Amino acid sequence: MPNRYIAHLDMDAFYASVELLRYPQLRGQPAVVGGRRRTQAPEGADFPRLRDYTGRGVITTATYEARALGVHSGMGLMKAAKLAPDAWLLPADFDQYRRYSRLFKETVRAIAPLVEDRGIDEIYIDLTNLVGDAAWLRAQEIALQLQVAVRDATGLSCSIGVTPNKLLSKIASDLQKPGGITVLCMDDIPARIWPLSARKINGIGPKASARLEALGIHTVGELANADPALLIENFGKNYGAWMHNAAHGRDERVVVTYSEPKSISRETTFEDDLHPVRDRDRLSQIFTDLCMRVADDLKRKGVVGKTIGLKLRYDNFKTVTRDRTIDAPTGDAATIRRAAGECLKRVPLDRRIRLLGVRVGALSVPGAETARAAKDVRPRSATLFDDL
DNA sequence: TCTGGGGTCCTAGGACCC
DNA sequence: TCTGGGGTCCTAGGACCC
Repeated sequence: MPNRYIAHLDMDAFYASVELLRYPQLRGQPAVVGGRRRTQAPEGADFPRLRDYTGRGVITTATYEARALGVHSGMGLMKAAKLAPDAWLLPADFDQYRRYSRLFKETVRAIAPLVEDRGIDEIYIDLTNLVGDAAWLRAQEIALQLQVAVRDATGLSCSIGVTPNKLLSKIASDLQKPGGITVLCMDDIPARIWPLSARKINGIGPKASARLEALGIHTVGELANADPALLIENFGKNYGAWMHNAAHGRDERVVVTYSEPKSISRETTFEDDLHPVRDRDRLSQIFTDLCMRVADDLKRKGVVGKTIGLKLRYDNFKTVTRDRTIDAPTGDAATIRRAAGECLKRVPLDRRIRLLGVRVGALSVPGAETARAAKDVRPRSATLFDDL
């Protein structure tokens, strides 16, 4: 593969930063976005603080001031309240985050069109054509140009990594947060990447890193020097070999500028666990509601789906799923509800329930489906196996 | 006071087909 | 009594990511 210049752009504390545009008076103070409902501010105060919150929910984003107190995204709110009781608690406004997400992505595309979406607050960008033969100094200039353009368009800051591939750029963008630009080439790997925890590799999560620790492997460098046979023995052929390559900074994945959705789902965690018998009516209402919301989402995206899935989480956090593939793809709430209802009958209901979810997968575009089905008739009659 | 919500991808077994 | 080799689809669970 020829030399490439791939950028990873990551918005800094995205949700919290969008909120600070609205409430600039909170700038410089610990604040978090999260919670399941609007929390009442105490008498005389403009905003609730973390200590005012009771109930379920996690931190979605914390400002850097809150992070300094040990609060991270994903942390339960009640636990965060112990660490930072005075931090401001702001409710999430996803519509607003989506607006800013579109804005920063449009801004980047106007400068560098080869953009891969990686969720609401990050993207990969292939800069190879823009850099040409001008090499790393030019890559650095383009990254700065992108950063300035995003700030001018949105008022928000971002961090950028530029390296020969997505894997390294993802790591690099995190090295000088917030507001940093980190440019690395393959020769920089031993000095800049190998000292990092293996957990920094995108794709090595809590389970895999714990198992690596048990093997005495803590850093990326130790992973790079590990015997590939040992990794394959412990993690399987594919994952083990991938890990070893990743530790050496090898990654040939291309920047993908377009992809179709594979599934659409809605789920909800109850404020209090519900009893399958005593709370039957409420559960049924919530269940129907989820199906209607999924149907709305399908309609809005112009797709239908054939595999209907149910997700249920018990009070002990154990999660089960069931799915059912129906004869014809659907976008209809009642049809989804019926299929999901059949799934529900196959699940044990002997404990309180914490979460209920509905998913529709095997998606297709209604018109394209029949057109393809018609085309499929011909080749089948001409296969090699017809006379078996 | 444990642990949100929306996704993707992988694995593995069984059914079924040619 | 023994006996293939694909391929695809379906289902359940789990790891991981943002």
